[in-house]
Amino acid sequence: MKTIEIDEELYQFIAAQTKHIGEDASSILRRLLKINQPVKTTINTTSQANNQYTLFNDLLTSDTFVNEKSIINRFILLLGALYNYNPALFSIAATSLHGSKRQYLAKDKESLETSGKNTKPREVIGTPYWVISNTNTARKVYIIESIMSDMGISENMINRVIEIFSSQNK
Amino acid sequence: MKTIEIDEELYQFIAAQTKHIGEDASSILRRLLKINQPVKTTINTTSQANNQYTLFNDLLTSDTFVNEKSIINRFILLLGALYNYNPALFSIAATSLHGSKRQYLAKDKESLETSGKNTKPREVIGTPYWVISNTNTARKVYIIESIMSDMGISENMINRVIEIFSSQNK
DNA sequence: GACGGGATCGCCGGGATAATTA
DNA sequence: TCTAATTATCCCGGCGATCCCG
Repeated sequence: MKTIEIDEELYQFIAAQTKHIGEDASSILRRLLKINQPVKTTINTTSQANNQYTLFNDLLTSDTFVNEKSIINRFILLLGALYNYNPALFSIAATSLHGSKRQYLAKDKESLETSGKNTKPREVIGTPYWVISNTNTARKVYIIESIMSDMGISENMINRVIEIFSSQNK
Repeated sequence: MKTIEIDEELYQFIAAQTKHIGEDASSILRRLLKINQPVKTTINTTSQANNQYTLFNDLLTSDTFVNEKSIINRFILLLGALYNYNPALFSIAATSLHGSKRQYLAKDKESLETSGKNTKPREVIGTPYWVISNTNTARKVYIIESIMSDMGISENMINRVIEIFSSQNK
């Protein structure tokens, strides 16, 4: 369990959403944030695709992402979103991704540092992962592309993301 | 401030939505829960533009502003006007604005102080915000410019403001 | 932490490109 | 040897905050 601090008004707001006596904060928040709704096998592929679309569309059009002009920050933001979209799939994609010597993603800074000479690992915020950052833009795009593809994300979404990065050359 | 306990995964999810270094949990949650979201106005673009013009024109030609010869005071005056013009838009623009280490605007002095070594925060009067003041004029102009641009203020008005600051070199 | 403002200069991060390896 | 793939050096510009000046 983690502890977070919130202001009084927000606390009251959350408390007011209690569905049953003794419901804990995590449960209320999960319901309000609509996360971790058990995705049952009954869900058809269309709704899953819609969900995927909405999730990434939200990020790509968010103030955070749009206002962020640096390539690395967008890169890290996107990796964070990919992880949170599906940690298990992300994990599989991440571990199998590497260059000829360097490991691109790992759960600890050190293993990235020792896999190359000057990898400059960066923390992927909101995630247990670290990424290499000493690469050119082309490779950053390649990393995103590989992960998305390995996670089974639609071609359309992948192309859209690539487009955004490519069009960012100042 | 109230303290609540949430599980690890949920914590990571919330942390992943951080817009900028040092953003507090309340701010993230308020955004996610869409509390205090501005109500969309039906004002058409023409009248909005007129209104915008009048508001800023009034400030820029006011005695307070014109007679104020120090750059910081004008800087703060302008930020105050921007906030009061549209607090919701200002807030979005402010939270996504930062340098490589320092946060430029925040609702509390402390988070500005801890984001750099000697930021010299100043209160933006008539506003819940604080700004960094330990910057050169160019950066102050950049801050104003970014905020105005992110708030969707017209190019003309932005240029006019920049002009005023630039012509103030002694 | 107490003088305040902000120009100047030096550091550091970003990432293109040269170097190296496959 | 030539080319493609990958690494990581190193330059440039952005940013921070020291320090000088009023």
